[in-house]
Amino acid sequence: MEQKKFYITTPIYYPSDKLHIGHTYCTVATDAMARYKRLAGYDVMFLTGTDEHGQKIETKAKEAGVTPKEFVDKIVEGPQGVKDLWKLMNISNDRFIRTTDDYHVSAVQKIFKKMYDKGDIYKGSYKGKYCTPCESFWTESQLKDGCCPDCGRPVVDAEEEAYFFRLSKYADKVRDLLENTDFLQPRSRVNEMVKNFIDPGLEDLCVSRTSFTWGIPVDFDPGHVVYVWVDALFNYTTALGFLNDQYNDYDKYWPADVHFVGKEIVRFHSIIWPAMLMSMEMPLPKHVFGHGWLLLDGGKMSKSKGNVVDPYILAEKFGVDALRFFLMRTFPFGSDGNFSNELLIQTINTDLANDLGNLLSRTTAMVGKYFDGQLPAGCKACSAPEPFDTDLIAMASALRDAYEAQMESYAPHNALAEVFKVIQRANKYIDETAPWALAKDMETNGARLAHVLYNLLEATRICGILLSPFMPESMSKLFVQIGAAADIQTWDSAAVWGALPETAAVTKGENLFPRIDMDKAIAELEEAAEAAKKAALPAIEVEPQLTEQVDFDTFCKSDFRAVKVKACENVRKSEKLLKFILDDGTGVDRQILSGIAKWYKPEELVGKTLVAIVNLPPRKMMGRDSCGMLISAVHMEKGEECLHLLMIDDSIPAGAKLC
RNA sequence: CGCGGAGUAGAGCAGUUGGUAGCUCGUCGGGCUCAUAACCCGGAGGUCGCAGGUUCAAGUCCUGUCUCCGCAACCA
Repeated sequence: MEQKKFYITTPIYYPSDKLHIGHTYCTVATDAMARYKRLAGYDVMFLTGTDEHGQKIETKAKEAGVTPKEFVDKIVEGPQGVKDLWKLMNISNDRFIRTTDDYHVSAVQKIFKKMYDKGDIYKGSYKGKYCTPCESFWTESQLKDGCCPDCGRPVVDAEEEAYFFRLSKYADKVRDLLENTDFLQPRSRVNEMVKNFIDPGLEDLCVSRTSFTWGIPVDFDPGHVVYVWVDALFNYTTALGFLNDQYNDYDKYWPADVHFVGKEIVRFHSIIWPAMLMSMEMPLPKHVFGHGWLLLDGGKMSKSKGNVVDPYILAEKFGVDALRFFLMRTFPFGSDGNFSNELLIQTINTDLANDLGNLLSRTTAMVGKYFDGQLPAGCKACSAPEPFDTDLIAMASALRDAYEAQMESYAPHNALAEVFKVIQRANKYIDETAPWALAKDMETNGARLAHVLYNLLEATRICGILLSPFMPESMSKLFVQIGAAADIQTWDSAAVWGALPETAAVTKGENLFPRIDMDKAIAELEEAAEAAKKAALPAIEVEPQLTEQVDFDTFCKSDFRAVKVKACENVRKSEKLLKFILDDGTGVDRQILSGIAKWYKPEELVGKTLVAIVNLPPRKMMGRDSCGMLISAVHMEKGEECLHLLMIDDSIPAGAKLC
């Protein structure tokens, strides 16, 4: 009989920065699923990789003074890079694709050409706002105050030649796929996609760029590079050998059984990806699963907030398996979860140390103490089982199927909950049977005691098998301690009560999961995080000086005046704005709104003498007129923006001109 | 009315197809001593955001409303 196939992927990550705990979460989930499927007898292909093209990487490389390829090489292959992280996390991917790999590049060119020949990609023009100095196109909605979001300078209407993919042509088929099949999971994501993107009408997608060069060239039209998502999505097929000779597994594994992706890229995987596959007349993946995010303090993790959690620190401190377990056990896979160090430690202590670790510890200790590490033959049988014997055995025997059902519906958190119900049952069983009491009269109760301990070992073995996709290293240690050989660590044997040999050699080893001192660990983590943050950021940063010169007349047109603050208050419903009533020497109050509430309390500014430019045209902010602008000094300190209003000598009268 | 999600015990969270509201931590009391001061049992603590509606029955379905959070072309 042919072995069942299972092809699973993570997204390919964008190596513009070090990866964080969120990426780790997704990859660990994929790994656990892949290991589970292997355990269950599938021929598994598990793919992960990196998506290395695009403007952002080009820009970052430029800043770092290296080529884009050198830049990504360092992040992907370098110390503490992507590959290092997956190695550390014990990720069992079968393949790793980089979109800069030659075979992928040429395959994407062929794909692009094929869709072009078919007429699904056509040449058109892309209209947008263009920032000349930055050489960047922006959409209307990306603009900041009508200017370039990067440099703040004005933009102009512009048009450039570009290729478009006929996404609109496939809108109905994609809608049907989303609404009437279980292609996209969890179901709640379907509504979001349909309402947001399909209902308003799918527009053709711009799939080439001319504004930068770090991408896969369109080989029949120099100057154009392929849009990163076209490049990126097809990785799932090129890594199998689609349109290339590097590999030969396309026929064997495609279509994928499931793509695990973060919720922010569900759109690309559930709309653009199937549409392009339809165009290519290729089979669609069976499922796309959009998992949730790990949030920090209720908000998203982001580099700009500086609240990114480093998986290296956690893995080193608490152990790889503990971290893997925590991620899978704590958060419902389809929805967002609040990450915190306290929760991590609590989960480790409760589940791993107190329940599982302690169960193993007390069981093996008793086998050692009462039977010198080996139970007598015949201990499996019991002539007069108590209700709690049968209860434990029934639960452990049914566990594999319950677990399987949860894993099959991509609910690893529930699968783990099932396992821990049995572990808790086993701990209770020890209480009910009180082996230490039985041990007081071995003559009478020796056989009963041996049976009780055998049942505990068996329950532990079954749990160990089912936990092994999540904690491979620790579970192999567990198997050694209970004397379970490889042939009874299998999926089949997880459904067989009594597979463990009666006289298996049991040894009490090191504690699998030491308890963690919460307060101490938290303090250390905070210290480490502080240090890392400080080390990474420059102490003081200031804007580079402009090289462009301004002529004297133009400069003189700016009318700077000393002004005195008569009143200052927060603007209601605004987090940033302060409203100033100023004496500018004219006798008429001047109102200026300034976005500096983060740095100043209104009351501390009253009476101060400041500098303002007074001949700017009035501007509406939150429905009020702001007539002019207060002048401040700004700089960055340890990555944080700092602002100081220019305060001048109070003896200077209101209205004095600055020149 | 841009779209979506969330509001359940002191904290953090579960609650598929409507049928006695659960888990972890904390707290109070008890048991046990094999074990990683861990384990086991029990108690207290919730008008399931608010207001209506459907139903024999609603945290669960419908309507309205308030608050919080994400997203709005590329951060898992």
